Parts: sequence; C-alpha cells; structure tokens
Amino acid sequence: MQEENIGFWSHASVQIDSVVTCNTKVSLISMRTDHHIDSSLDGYKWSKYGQKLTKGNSSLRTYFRCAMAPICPVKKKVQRSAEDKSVVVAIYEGEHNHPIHSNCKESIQNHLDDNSVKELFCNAFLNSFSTNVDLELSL
DNA sequence: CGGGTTTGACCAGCGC
DNA sequence: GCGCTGGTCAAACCCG
Repeated sequence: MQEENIGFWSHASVQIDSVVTCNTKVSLISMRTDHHIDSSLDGYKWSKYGQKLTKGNSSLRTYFRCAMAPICPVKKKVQRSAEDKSVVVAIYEGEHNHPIHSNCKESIQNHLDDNSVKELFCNAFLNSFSTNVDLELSL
C-alpha cells in the first residue's frame, strides 16, 4: 500500500493496494480525480472487450485487456466508486511480460507536461507491478 | 478497408 | 434445477 499526491490532478490522489492470489498479481488502484482518465495513460495499450452495469453500483464497469494479448495476459477493470463518483477504481490482474508500448510513452508525455508530476504519476502506476521490463521512459 | 469500440447474447459459477 | 450476476464473445458499427 502506498499513496501519492499528484498536484496536476485537482484534488487528486492515488491509492494502490496489491495482493497475489493463485500466482496472479492483482492491483487495486483508486484515484480521485474529476478529469477523464485515458485508458492508455498508465503506459500500456488496452483494448476494451466489454462493459457491464453491476449490482450495487450505477456506474458502468469497463473491461480491458492488454492490446499485446495473447502475449500479455493482463486484464483490467475500471469503474467509478459507488460511494464517490469522483473516485475511479481500476483493478489490474496479472503482470505485463513485455516492454511498455512505445506509443504510450508519447501518450503520457502529451497528457502530462510537468516533468515532476509526470514522474510521480508514472511511478504510482508502474510501481504497482513487479515488472522486469525495460520501461525506457524519458521522464 | 482495417482496426478499435459498442452492445446484446452467451456462458460459468454460485446461492437458494 | 433455476435464477441471478459477473465475465467474455463476437457481430455490427464507427471512424480515420
């Protein structure tokens, strides 16, 4: 568990909680922000394969898998918190087994123009994985 | 035309 | 066995 405060996002904070179940790493990331969260902003390219209206939460849950599949087994689920709609909860399942997508490096740089904030943001996400890949981020 | 997204259908697991 | 729910599939659709 770790927390990062990111000034770029108004009133934003990132809370990360990771557990390992059945050899699959599951990371729960909750972020308070009013900004739209780009699905590729965590440095990987995702493809959406479904969305559901779940019981007990009026917000849609969206399902993504890593676009590097079938090489990469990682999936993520994204849903706004039932209690606080300004909180985005992302559940990552599995670990990436490939380098970060080169296009995503540019995506991050386009979205975040302040270097210190960019570093905080990237670290908050990337530290949630025990990846051994070469990230090559030019922060 | 190709790749990504949308969305209803389908399937599996679970509780009763 | 049946119904409910979450997760996935895949055809249709959209957009560059």
